[in-house]
Amino acid sequence: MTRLATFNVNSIRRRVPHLRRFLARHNPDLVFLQELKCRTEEFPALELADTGYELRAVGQPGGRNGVAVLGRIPFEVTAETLPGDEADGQARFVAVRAAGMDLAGIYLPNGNSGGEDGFGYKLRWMERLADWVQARLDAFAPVAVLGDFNVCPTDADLAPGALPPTDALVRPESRARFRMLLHAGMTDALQALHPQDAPYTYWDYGPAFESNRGLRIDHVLLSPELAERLVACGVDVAARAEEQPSDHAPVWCDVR
DNA sequence: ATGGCTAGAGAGTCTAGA
Repeated sequence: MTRLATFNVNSIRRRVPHLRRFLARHNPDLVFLQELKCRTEEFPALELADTGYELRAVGQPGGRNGVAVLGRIPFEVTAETLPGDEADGQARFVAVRAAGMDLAGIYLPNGNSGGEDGFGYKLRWMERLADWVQARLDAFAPVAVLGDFNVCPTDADLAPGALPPTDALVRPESRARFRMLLHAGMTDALQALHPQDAPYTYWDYGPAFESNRGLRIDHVLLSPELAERLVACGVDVAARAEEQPSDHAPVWCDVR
C-alpha cells in the first residue's frame, strides 16, 4: 500500500507545525506541497529533518508559488518545471518517480489576476499539463497528478454562491480543460470514492469554514491502472480547524 | 461578488490569493 497526499500550505514557514501534525496523523509515503511562498533555500528543512522524510523544494523569489515533495520512500525528481514553463520562472511543478509511478505535484495558476492574459496563462498551463499526462498514458506508465488545480470541476464542487460564474475557478474554459484530463483516462480519486459526499478542500479565511462555504479545488488524478488499485481517499478536514491554519486542507489517497 | 482575512514584500500600502 502506498499513501499519496497533497497539501497547499499557504506559506511553509508559517505551517511547519501543521505539516508535522499532518504527517503524524496520516503517515503519507509521499506528500506534495504547494504555495511554499519562499525561496528554495528558505525552505525550513531543518525543522522537518527529524521526521525522516527526504525532501525537494522548488521555491521562487518574491514569495509566490513554490512546490515541494516529501517522501519517506525513495523517490527520484524527474522535473522541476512543466515543459513550456522553463523560462517563466514560476515554481508550480515538480515530478518524481517513486514506487514505480510517475507522480506530479502541481500548483495550477489561479487565473483571476492579470486579466485575460492571466486567464489564458492558466488555460495554456492546463493544456501543457494534459500533454505531460498524455505522453505518460501513451507509454502505459502508472501516473498520478496531485495538487492545487484551482478548478471546481462541477457545480457540486463549491458551495452555492461561493464564487461568481465569471470566476476563473469555475469558468467553462477551465472546467473543459479539467475534463480533458478525465477524457484522457484520468480518474478523480476523491470523486470516484465519494461521488455524493466529497468534502471541500478549501475554505476562505473568515466565516467560510464554520458555515462550510468551501470549494473542492485540490485533487488527485490517477491513471487507469492506479485507479484500479485505489482503495481509499479523503480530505483531512481537521487540519483546516486548527489554529492559524492554511486555507486549504490536505487530500490523501491509498493505492494497493 | 468580495477582500470583511492572510501572507509577502518592505516600509506605505500594494499584489495576490480563490
